[in-house]
Amino acid sequence: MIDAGKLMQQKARYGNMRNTKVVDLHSSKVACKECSLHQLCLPRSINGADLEKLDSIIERKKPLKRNENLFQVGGSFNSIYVVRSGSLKTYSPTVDGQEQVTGFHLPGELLGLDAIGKGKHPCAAKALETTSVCEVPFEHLEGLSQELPTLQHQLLRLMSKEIFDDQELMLLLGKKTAEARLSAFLLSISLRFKQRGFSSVEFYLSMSRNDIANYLGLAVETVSRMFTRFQEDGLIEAERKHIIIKDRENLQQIAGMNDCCSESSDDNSQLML
Amino acid sequence: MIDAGKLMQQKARYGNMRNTKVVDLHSSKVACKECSLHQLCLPRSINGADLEKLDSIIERKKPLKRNENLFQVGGSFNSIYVVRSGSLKTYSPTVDGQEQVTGFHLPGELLGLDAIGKGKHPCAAKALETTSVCEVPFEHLEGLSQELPTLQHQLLRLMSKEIFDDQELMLLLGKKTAEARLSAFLLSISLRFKQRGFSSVEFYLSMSRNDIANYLGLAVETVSRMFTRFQEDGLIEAERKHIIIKDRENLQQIAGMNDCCSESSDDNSQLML
DNA sequence: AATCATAATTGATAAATGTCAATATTATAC
DNA sequence: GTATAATATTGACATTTATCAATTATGATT
Repeated sequence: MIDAGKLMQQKARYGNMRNTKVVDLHSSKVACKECSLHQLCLPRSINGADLEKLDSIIERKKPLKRNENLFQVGGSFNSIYVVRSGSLKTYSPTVDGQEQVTGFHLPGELLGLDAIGKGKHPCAAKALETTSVCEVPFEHLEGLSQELPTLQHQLLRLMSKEIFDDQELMLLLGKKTAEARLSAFLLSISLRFKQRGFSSVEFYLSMSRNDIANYLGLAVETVSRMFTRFQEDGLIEAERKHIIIKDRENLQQIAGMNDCCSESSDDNSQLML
Repeated sequence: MIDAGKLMQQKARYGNMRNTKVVDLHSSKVACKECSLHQLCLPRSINGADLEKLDSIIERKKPLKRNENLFQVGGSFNSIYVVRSGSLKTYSPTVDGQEQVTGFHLPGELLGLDAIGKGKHPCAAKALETTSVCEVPFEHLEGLSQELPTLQHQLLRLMSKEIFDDQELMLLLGKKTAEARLSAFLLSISLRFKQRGFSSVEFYLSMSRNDIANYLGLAVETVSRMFTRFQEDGLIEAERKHIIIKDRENLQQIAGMNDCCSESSDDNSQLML
């Protein structure tokens, strides 16, 4: 409809509604304490000196282009990554040559935690758009955690949260209908945008319908039909990747969620570094 | 068929085949270093003195009876638990009053890692049979990890493994047919028994068909039919909970697994404490 | 701007699995 | 041991979602 697609996307991604926050995440030299993800990202209790230590071990890589891989399946595990801007998907190959999308990662979220156990990445990570990340060498992080109890605690918390989230997704995949899955997905994205200071009502999805379907364990056609139905029912407006949540309450009803994706959700400082 | 059901169960559980190992896990006073799970459980690199420290923070609780809860949903998180003998299921309530089984836990496996993040248990744990566990107060464990880098590392590895395993299950739930799910489930149990020194060919399932179905995101009837079909096809013999794997290769084929549940699987020291 | 490739939508049909109902088996309690 | 409840199996049928095929829309390249 509106033609200035790219502009709109940028605006949406960086907040074109209330809660707007001006950020410059693409600059790759920002120190932790100046990073706009700071407040989400750092345990409050880490003080100035410790913060600098943390800062010193982090490497900022040059931005990835769309479809570039951050790491490949089987690649040796050396670092954890934090998304600074943009977004990525993680996916693993399946026996029959397909791929299984295992997650989407927005600014402030971590990648690589599943690789610690075996020392190799069980999944690959690919940028869905221009994306920049912080690289945190794991050995250094472990060493620093040894010195800083708060950091160790935060690290354990984050991994625990990941386990918890995965279990929610298992529930979704195991027990929910197609419409409940898509509804829960949209609400989850909405909440995560909100937590980053962007609009939870209107946003752009960076992933394709295919990726969404794959992630939710559905056929693309089913996802497409559900998008159509949700619009007919006045739950959302969707024009391609541009989504507006019109009736959050009903979406929650359909998703059959306890409350985990409600706007007024809990503490959620799910990020670090 | 054979009437001495309980005896058989005991024999199977504690190993009635080659690989037999004599264990006495029900005794609740065994020190870590004398525990038969020791080799599976401890990082090799923890030495005698450290081992005693570890030992000193562990509490051994009196055994749970079948259907007793180890913890409840929403209960405050204080400890991680390690199964010493028996088995448990973890499950969470869903909105519609159902329950969702999120995992089964055999000797040497951990419970409670998903609660660290929020400080409350997101799921409940119930004994499937007479079961004893070690309780590891989390604060102490964190403190000790601060002193012992190896322990911290092991802890992170374990949590990472849990994340990895959950992702495998997500794949199962999202992309696999009913027969692939059941097949993968049986192979997983088989492998875990093997890792504990029990037979991977013949074993008793401690969970009901209902629990299995719930866990795999299927209807009980479907699971039952699959059991029947697997027997018709000569893949397994199943008399109620007594299972014999007859044709592992075909099961693996059906499960469509890369190799993660093959008998000759990797390092896997997935346990601790 | 035109062309090509990719992604998304829509419809028709088929397959897989869930639901309901009946029966059989096993476990539990008295 | 017998009665009762819980669990498991089997069959008939309904529903959901996948698959296949065709069409439309979008984005990228020249």
